[in-house]
Amino acid sequence: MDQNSLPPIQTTARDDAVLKALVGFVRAEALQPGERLPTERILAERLKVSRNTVREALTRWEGLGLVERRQGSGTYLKAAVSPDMLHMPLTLAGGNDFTSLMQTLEIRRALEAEAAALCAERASQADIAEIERKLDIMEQAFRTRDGMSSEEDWEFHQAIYRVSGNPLFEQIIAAMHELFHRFWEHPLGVRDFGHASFPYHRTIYEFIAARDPQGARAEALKLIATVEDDLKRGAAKLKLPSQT
Amino acid sequence: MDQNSLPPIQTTARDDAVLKALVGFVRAEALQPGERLPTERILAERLKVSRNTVREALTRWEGLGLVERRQGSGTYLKAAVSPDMLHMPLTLAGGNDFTSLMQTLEIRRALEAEAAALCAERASQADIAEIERKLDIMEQAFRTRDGMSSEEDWEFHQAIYRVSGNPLFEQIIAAMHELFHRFWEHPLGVRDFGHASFPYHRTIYEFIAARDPQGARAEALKLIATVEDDLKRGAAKLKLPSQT
DNA sequence: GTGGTTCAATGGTCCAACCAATTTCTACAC
DNA sequence: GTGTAGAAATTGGTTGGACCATTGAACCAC
Repeated sequence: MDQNSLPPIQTTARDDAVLKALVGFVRAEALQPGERLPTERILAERLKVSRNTVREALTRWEGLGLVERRQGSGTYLKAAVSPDMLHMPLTLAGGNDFTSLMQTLEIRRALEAEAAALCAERASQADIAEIERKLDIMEQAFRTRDGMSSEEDWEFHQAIYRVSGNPLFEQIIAAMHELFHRFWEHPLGVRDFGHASFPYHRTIYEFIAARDPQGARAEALKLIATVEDDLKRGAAKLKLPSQT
Repeated sequence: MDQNSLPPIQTTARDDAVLKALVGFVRAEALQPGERLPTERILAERLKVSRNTVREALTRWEGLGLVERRQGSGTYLKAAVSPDMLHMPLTLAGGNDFTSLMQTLEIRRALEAEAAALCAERASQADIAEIERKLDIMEQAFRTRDGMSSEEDWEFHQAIYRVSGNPLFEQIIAAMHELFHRFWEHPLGVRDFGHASFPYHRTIYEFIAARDPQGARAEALKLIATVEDDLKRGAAKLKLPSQT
């Protein structure tokens, strides 16, 4: 017998019901990321549940990054929602040492290369134009400030992930990116970090524009290699412990 | 100016503080997964916060899968915790359709190839022997039951991830794996699923044993390609909707 | 304009009670 | 003694109401 044919009954699931109703509301109102949800008090009143229950539900969504709460202001949608979303919370036993940073780079190397290749395969003309726009902005910032800018650099990469057509790339790499920068900026603070990676942004773009997946993949690998080199040199200079 | 030099100050962070204290408690008491945490009322009293605040904190942990709450029984630890955990909530819009499964496979393709290559680089003789042992078990199961066995197959792959020296591979791929199988077994239930991937397990092993990263990478890609083919055929056969 | 002040709205926290599921204890039948 | 049904205690789930802290807009003095 298929045990799925007899699922356990749900006698109470108040906050789940709240979230379900909220999904319906967001879709009915066609709320976009950035827009504000109804206040907790209004939700509680409309759904006939206590405000605490509403808060527990919103806490769950906040934990999933679907929503952002700002005291005194309101609760804002952060991402698109759909009835059959699938949540996959992943907790990594972190560590702020050299080894951990290298490990995030190994993951990023694999994903970055694949995303660049898929992007080259699937990019439309409009996509290519958008990526070029982000590239120009990044290069402009580089020349103005004579150095890599995390912000514009990240925007460029995100554009590639989006064009790859697979949102998981952006989500996973964003987590790696956050972990990486949390420990890079402050403890190391190497001034010319990322400088060597600069030229590869344009070459990646060119292979994408040429619809050459293998070329784009190769350039992405070169880019990550320069970051790995920077990290190794920075670690050596600062005698970063190699183990926590 | 480096905008990171003026981070926003944190005036209140009650539930974060609760979770931090809880991490400390778990480590101090050396709690193992499966053991019970103090009751919400006791936590509220000891930490001098209201039970609501404790509940918000626990709700967050529950959403991350770190903890399980059972009404009338208690709150139980589900996974190891550490002070510097990184949380990566992945949200896949679209749930159980063909597109989502293909997206998990794209991620897995990138990571599987990289892990196999790193494994071939770094494997010691003992590691190789361990992988071969897992391979033998898997092949034995295959012959006995005349078909792929998820269990033994997964063990083989996990051995490779571990030898790669980067625990992130196992954690991320495990999340993909779980998602994939949750929807594979039941709605599709193709009997000979994975059959085509069988021979590549041994070839991957052989390249690893030969310390040939590029060869191992290539074989891993072939293996994933067979799974993608299976998925496409299964989806076509069952007319699985390609979009929600 | 510029910089304060006030004030309403909103999320954050607290309390005290009660509900619902679970576990434990207890009394009773045998 | 043993087993079982029922009562009691424990624990997470929910409620309603209150107050605090932050935000943002409107307003005011200069």
